[in-house]
Amino acid sequence: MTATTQPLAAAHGVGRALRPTGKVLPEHARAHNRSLVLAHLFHTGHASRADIARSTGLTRVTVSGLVAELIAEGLVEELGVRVEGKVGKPATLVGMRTEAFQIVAVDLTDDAHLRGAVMTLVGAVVARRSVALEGRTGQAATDLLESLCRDLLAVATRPVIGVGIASPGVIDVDGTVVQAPNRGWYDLPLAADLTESLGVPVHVANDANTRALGEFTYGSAAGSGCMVLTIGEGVGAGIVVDGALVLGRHHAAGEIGHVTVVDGDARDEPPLDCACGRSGCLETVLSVPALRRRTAGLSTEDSDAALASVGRLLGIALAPVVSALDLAEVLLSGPPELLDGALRESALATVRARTMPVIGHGLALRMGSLDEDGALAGAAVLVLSGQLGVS
Amino acid sequence: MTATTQPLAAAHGVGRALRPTGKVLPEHARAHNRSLVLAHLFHTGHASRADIARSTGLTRVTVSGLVAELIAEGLVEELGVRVEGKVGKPATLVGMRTEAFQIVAVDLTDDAHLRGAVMTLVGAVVARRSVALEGRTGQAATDLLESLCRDLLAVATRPVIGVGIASPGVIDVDGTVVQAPNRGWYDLPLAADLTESLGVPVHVANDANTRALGEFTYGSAAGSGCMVLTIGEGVGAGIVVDGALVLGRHHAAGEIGHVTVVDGDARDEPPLDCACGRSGCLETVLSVPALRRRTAGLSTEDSDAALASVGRLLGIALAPVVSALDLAEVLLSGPPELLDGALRESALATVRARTMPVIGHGLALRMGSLDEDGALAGAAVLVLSGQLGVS
DNA sequence: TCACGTTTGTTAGTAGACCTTCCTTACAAA
DNA sequence: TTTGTAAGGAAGGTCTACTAACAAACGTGA
Repeated sequence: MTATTQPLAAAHGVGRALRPTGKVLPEHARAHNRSLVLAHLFHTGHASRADIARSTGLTRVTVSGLVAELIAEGLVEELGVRVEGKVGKPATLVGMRTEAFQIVAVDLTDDAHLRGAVMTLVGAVVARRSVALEGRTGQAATDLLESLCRDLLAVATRPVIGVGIASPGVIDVDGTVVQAPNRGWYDLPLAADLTESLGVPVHVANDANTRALGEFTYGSAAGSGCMVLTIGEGVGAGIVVDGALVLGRHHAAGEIGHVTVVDGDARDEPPLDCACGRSGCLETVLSVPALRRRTAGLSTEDSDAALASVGRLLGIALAPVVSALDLAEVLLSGPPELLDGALRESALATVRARTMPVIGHGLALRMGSLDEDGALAGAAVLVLSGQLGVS
Repeated sequence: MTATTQPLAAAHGVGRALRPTGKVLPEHARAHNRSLVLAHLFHTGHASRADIARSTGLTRVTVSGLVAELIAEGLVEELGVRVEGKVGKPATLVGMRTEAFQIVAVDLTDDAHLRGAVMTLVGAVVARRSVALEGRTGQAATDLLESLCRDLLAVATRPVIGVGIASPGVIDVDGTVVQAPNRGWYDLPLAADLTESLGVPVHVANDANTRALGEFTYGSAAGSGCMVLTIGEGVGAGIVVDGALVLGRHHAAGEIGHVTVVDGDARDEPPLDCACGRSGCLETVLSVPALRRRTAGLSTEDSDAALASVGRLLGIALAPVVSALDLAEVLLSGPPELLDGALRESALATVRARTMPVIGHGLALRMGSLDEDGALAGAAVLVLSGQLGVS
């Protein structure tokens, strides 16, 4: 038993805030509760004011007030009386007017084309437009993107509540593109610039993160912890942990494509050079071009063996991440003929073999439930979340 | 250019909430702002009401009200007039009464002893107590813990605002021990039970997570993303991402000790059997006993080589995690004579070699700045955070 | 058939929280 | 002594959500 009086830090001025916090005003509380009501209607489809009151914990009076405000803005409408015969006064249902507004979403994942769509608030595609990039970068690429957005805004048949853009590269929370080498964008405040020029709120986020958002909101991703691995020209990931997207120190979280997975001293295969200047990166074996090269001309059996060996490498890289974050799911997004077979099974078996049973046993590793529109859907979620607080 | 009308989900009832949200009342806003004021005083040491108003964004009137409330509760006191001569009425400084209250912290990391301390609000140890566990588990261990807490509460010279406990095992957000095999605890509502029997608020969290909190608040950990790797009998980790502790699906995040790092086909060393029933786990090479066995009787040179080879294995396991989360720092907590040398340098070099330059280059991998009291300090932070909203 | 209980949604009044505006106090500089 | 600046507090207003009470609408059971 000893007693010391040495403090762990000076008597004053210790530490720093765990989470950047700001003041909260009553009006912020109201905005939060308003989003709560709207989100409930978004997720359940329709409900009575009393239903909403019960599930949010607010009183019927407060909910009535919020619903009235939402109806006045045109976001919500009364749907008539509930038909189910129960005792008491029948409820008048209200629902979100998901067809009354539209969202413009753009996916910049592809190096050759800008793909965009007009969507309803529930993610249904109303119209599509795409333009060839034809090698444009920098300002020329920005101009082309802006004109695509204008086209889409013109095609929309309802008021557009915002534009969502999924872009490759490192993008901060304000929608500034810190760097996107393939587009020649560096420190470009894309969201702010387009919001200014288009006159509509614009939200921009990384394409892998966006895809994770899309899977999460419209797909089947688990909220308690999941990772969406996007496999295309490159390999990227978006990670949702404890219900929130992981951003990282440089907003570069999920950049898992350039982790070394093939060592120089490996017996079975030599490391391949990577575009990043190093060699043996995950991208050199798992990207779609790499997988196609690897399986080209092989018999089904040999092809499966090749895919399984890539799956094993993926599993080795995933195991520490899955363990450290206690993830519930890993979703793969990309060509199913390459991914959804020997590769996926081998990766899952590898992760299970290399992690604690409690972690690996319940883990799901499967294909994402959205197709190539995943990034578009996620871009729409950016707008829903940013403009309406719904997600 | 095509147009489809197929929705990504049914017109109603899509998705689920991104983050579990609840209603926010004006009184919650006040509690938040109160914590904001207190946290400012905790971090800066002392300030005038006007200073606080400027840095929080609240008005002087509101801050005065909150400060008056805090003074009435005895948490804050006036410190006299600021001496620096500037124009205008001199400011009366206020500060948190960090010596007026105490915290009881207990560290259950050790398998043989329960270690506890009475601490001030800034983490200075006022008194220590420890008791030998002597093999007790289950209810006997709980009883011993409770009596240690009572001893510490009796030793405290000031009112105790709460008890913080750092325990090994899987622990949920309510302080229920889901499982802690070494203590024989399963589904034990430890925080609730002790709060009831001691009559003081009790907070319980995993010891690795707690240590991360301690490093974060009193130490030098980076808030934007860091991982504190605790190396003792076993290997565990606490991870702070985007300013919040990662919990994971089963509240088992950070359980990185049982990731396989030694393969069966490795040329240089065979995988060792692990207590978890598998083999080749990180813990079989990185735990303190394993490191001591490995370096016992070796010359300095050979010992460094052995430690470097373990560091390389650690680096291989860390690289995917660092990349996926874009971590700024990895801190090691454990015996410096084993960790802070060839092992650390080799691990850092390995991580840098196996990740993108933008990720690995700025990464710091160093020893935690707190010693063996790290878990105690973190337990104190649990109380500060839970009772006062300060962290 | 009809009183009764149940449920819904609204109106009225209350309490809390913050803001803006204005005032007093206190000091330094001219 | 005058002037300008800054701190702190008091008064009044706005916003938010709550409780209490009530009317409307419906099923149920005597």
